[in-house]
Amino acid sequence: MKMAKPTLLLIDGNSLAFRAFFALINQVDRFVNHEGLHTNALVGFNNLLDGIVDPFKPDLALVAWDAGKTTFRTGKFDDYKGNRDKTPQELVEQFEPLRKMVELHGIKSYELPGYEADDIIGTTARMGEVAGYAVTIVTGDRDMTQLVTDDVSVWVTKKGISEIDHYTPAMVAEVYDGLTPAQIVEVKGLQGDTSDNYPGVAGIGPKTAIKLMKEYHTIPEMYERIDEMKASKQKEKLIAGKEDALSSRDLATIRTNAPVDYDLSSLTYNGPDYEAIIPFYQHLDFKAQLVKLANQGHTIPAPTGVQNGADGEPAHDMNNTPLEVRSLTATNLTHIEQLGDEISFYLELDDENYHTANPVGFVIGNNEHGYFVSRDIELLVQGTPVNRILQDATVKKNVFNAKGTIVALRRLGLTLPNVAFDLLLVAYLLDANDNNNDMGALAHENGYYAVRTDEEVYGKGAKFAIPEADEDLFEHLGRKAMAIQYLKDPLMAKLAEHEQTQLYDDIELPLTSVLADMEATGITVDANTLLEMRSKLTERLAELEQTIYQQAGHEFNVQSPKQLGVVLFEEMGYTPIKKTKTGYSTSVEVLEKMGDVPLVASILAYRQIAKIQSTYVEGLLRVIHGSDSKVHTRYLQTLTQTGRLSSVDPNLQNIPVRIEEGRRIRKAFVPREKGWRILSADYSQIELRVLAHITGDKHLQEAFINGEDIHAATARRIFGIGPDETVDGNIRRQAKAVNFGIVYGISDFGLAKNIGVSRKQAKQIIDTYFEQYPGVKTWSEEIIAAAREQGYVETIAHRRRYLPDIKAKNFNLRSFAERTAMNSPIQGSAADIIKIAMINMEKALRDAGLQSKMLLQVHDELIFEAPESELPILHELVPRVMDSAMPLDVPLIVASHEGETWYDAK
DNA sequence: TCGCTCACG
DNA sequence: ACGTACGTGAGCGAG
Repeated sequence: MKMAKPTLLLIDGNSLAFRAFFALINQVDRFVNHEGLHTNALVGFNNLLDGIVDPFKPDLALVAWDAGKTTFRTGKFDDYKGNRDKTPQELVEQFEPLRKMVELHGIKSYELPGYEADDIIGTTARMGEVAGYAVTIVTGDRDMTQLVTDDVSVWVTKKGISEIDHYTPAMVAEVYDGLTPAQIVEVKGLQGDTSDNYPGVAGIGPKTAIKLMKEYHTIPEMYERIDEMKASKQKEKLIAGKEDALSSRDLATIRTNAPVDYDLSSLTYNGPDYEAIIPFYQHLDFKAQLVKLANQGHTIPAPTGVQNGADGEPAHDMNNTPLEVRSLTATNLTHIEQLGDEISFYLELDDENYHTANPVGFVIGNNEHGYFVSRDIELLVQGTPVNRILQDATVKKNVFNAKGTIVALRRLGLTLPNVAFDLLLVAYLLDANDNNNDMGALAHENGYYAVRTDEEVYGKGAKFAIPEADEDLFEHLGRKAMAIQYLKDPLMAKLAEHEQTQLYDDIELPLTSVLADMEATGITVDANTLLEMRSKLTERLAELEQTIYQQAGHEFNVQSPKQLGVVLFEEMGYTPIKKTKTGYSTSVEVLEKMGDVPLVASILAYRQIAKIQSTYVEGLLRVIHGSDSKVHTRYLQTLTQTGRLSSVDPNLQNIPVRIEEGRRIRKAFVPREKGWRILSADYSQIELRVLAHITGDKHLQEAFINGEDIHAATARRIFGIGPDETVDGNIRRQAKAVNFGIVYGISDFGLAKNIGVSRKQAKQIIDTYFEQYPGVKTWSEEIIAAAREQGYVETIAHRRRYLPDIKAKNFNLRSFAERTAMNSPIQGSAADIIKIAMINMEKALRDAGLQSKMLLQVHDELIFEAPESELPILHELVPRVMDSAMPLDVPLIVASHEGETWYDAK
C-alpha cells in the first residue's frame, strides 16, 4: 500500500486579502465592527481559512505576505506595479488583524523584505517538493500556476473568493492550449501585465503569445531562431520588443530561491486556538462564527461590558450554564409551586399566526429552581399549578413575544398579568434592526449563543416539523427559557443606558396588552358584501379582458408585465419610457405618460379591478374566521425601523380609500352588533405638527396655532402669494407635495419628479422653503450632524434608529441615511403619540364603563365599534384622549366620523 | 424566492 | 458624478 505523502499548504495572503476585500467592496460600509474597523476582507479571509484550511488539516502550513512596496523587481523596473491605485485605507487597516487571524488559526505568517509573497511561496513550494511533501498553493493570482508540478497543485479563487479552480499540470495544459506550467512566464513575458504594469511586447496578446510559445517553447529560444520566422509585421514587433520581452519575462518569474530563514519543520499546522479566537471574533463582531462555535460546544464568554447579574458579577458563564430541564409530570407538578415570584415562560406554537396556531409545548421555570417542560397543553388549564402561577399577578413573567403569548393563552382561557420582560420587545427597542422574530437569531445578536434558531431545529417551509423526540424539543424550549432569563438584566440595563426605560415601561409594554386585546377582539367582516362584489368584479374583469385581447390583437396574460411589455413596446411599437432590471417597466407612472391609448386605458382599469378582487375581496374572504365572522389581524410591534406598527394576515392598514371603487371594500367592515356603529377618528397633519414642534420653527408653528390650512399657508410663503390673493388649487397641490417632501427628507430630484417641474425649479422651491422656514433648515442640518456624531437619531419618546450608512462613501447610501435621519424622528414621534393615545384610550373606555371597543389603528387613525347610545360620548372622548396624548408646542387636531360601516365613517 | 406592481399613511 | 422622495404588506408571474 502506498503511503499518502505529508501535506504542505501555502497561502498567498496578499492576493487573497485583496480578492476578499474587492469581492465585498459594494458592501464595504456594511461590514464594520463596533469600533469602526472595516471587516469585509477579514470575513472573506476567515471563510477561506474555515472552509479550506481547517478541513484540509495539512501537516505544514504557511501564509506569505508582501513585506512592503520595494522589492528586487522595483529595482529592475522602475514602473513595476506603478499604475496600481493606492491600497484603500479600508483594506490597509485590516492587514494587522488578518495576520492575527492567521496566527489564531494556528498558521505561521511570513514576510521577507525585498521579496513578494509569490517568491516566498515559490521557494517554500520547492523546499516542500524536495522534502517529499504534496504541496498545495492557495492564491487569487493565476500567474502562480507557473509553479504547478506533479507534486505542486495551485488553487486559484475566482468570482471573488467563493469558487476555486484546481490547477494540476493537466489543467494548465488545458487552459494554456498545451503549454507547460513553466511556459506561463514566457507567455506573460510576451503579453505583459497591465495590473503589474510591465509591458511585454507591444502588439502581442495572449492568443499570439500562446501560439508563439507552442512553436518556440521559450522567449530566448524564439529569439535564437527568429531568422526562421517569415518577414511580417509580427516579426518586426518581436524584434523591436526584445528587451521588453526579456525583462517582462524576468519580472513574471516567481523566484524559488528567496533567502527565507526557516526550516519546513517550523511550519507545523496547529489548528485553531479556540480559547483565543473567540474573543477575537467577538472583537470583530463575527456573530455567525460565534454561533457556529457555540453549536460545536465551545464556551462563549459574555461580551465585555455586559453584566449578567444585578450584583455586577461578570457573566463569564452566561453561555456555559449547563441546561437543566425536567419533563413536567404528575409527580413533579407540585415543584412548580416553589418557583418563586419570577419565572420565564415560553409557549411554542406550530405557526406564527397565534390566532390560529396550535400550541405544541411550553417551558416554565427559572435559573434558581430549574426549568420544566411539557408537550401537554392540558397542564395549562384551570386548576393546575402552572395555570395558577401564570395568572398570579404577584409573579413576574419574563417572556419572548408577550403579545403572541397573551393571545395564545387567552384562547386557552388564561390571562398573563405582570409581564416584566419581553425579550423580543426590548431587543427591538434597543436596536430596531433587531426586528427578527426568531429568538435564536435575536439572542445571537445580543451576545447569547447557547440557543439555536427555530429554522435550525424545526426546519422551514415544507420541511417544518416539531421534533418527535422529547429530548430534542425539550432542549430547545429549555434553552429558549434560559436565553430569556440570561438576557433580561443586561438588556434592561442597556435600556436604561439608552434612556429608554420609560419608552418600554410606559409605552411599548402597556401597548402590547392593548394590541393583544384589539387583535383578539377582531373586526366583523360581512362576507355577503364581499361575495356580491366578487361576482360583479369577476364580470367586469372578463369584459375588460376581452376588450384588451381585441385591442392587442391577440390573447396574452394581462397580469404579466413581461408579456405586456412585448405587446406595447415591441408589437405595437410604443416607445418605452422606463426600464426595470428585468425589462420594460409597465407601472402606472409609465402607462399614464403614454397618452390616450385605448389598450393602456383598459390595462389600467383591469389592474385596478384585479387588485381589488384578488388582494381585498378574495384576500379578506380567505381570512374571515368561521367561528365569529371576524378578521383578526396581527400588529407587528417589533418590525418597523421608525416605530410604527405594521399589520399582517390580513393587512388592515392598506384597505383602499383613495379610489371610490376600492373604497367600497370598507362597506364590508361592520360593527359586531346590530344597531352599533363604526367610529373613526384621525389626527390632522400629525407629522407636520410634529415637525413644527421638534424644529421649533416659528412660521410653521404660527400657521398651526392660527388654525390655517397648512398647505395653503406653505403655498403663500414659497410662492409669495399675498394675504388678499386666493391660493389656486394647483399651487396648493404643489405646496402640499413640498410639505410631504420635507417630511420625507427632501431632494430636488424627488420633488421635481413628484410635481413635474425641472430639477432646477425644484431646487429653487426648496431654497425658498428653507428661507421661509429657517427653523426647519437649521433642524435638518443639526439632525444629520447629530446622526453622524452619535450614529443614531431619536424620537420624542427616545425611540432610537441607528444609521450606520450616514458616513458611507457611497453617495446613495449616505443620502438615503441623511433623508432617514430627518424622516425617522418625525414619523417615529407621530407613532409615539398615537401609541400613547391608544393606551390612554383603553383606560378611558374602561373607566367610563363603555361597551365600545377600539378595533384598528392605521398610523394616524383609530377605528372603533360602538353602540348607538355611546356615540355622543365617544365623539367627545376619543378626540380629547387623542389630542392630549402628548403636549406639543402646536395643537393636535382630531376629527371623528361615524357610520353604519367603515365606508360610511367618513 | 425574487422582482414588479400597487394598496395604505 | 453619483441618481433618491419616508414607512409598510400582498398577490402575481417567472425562474
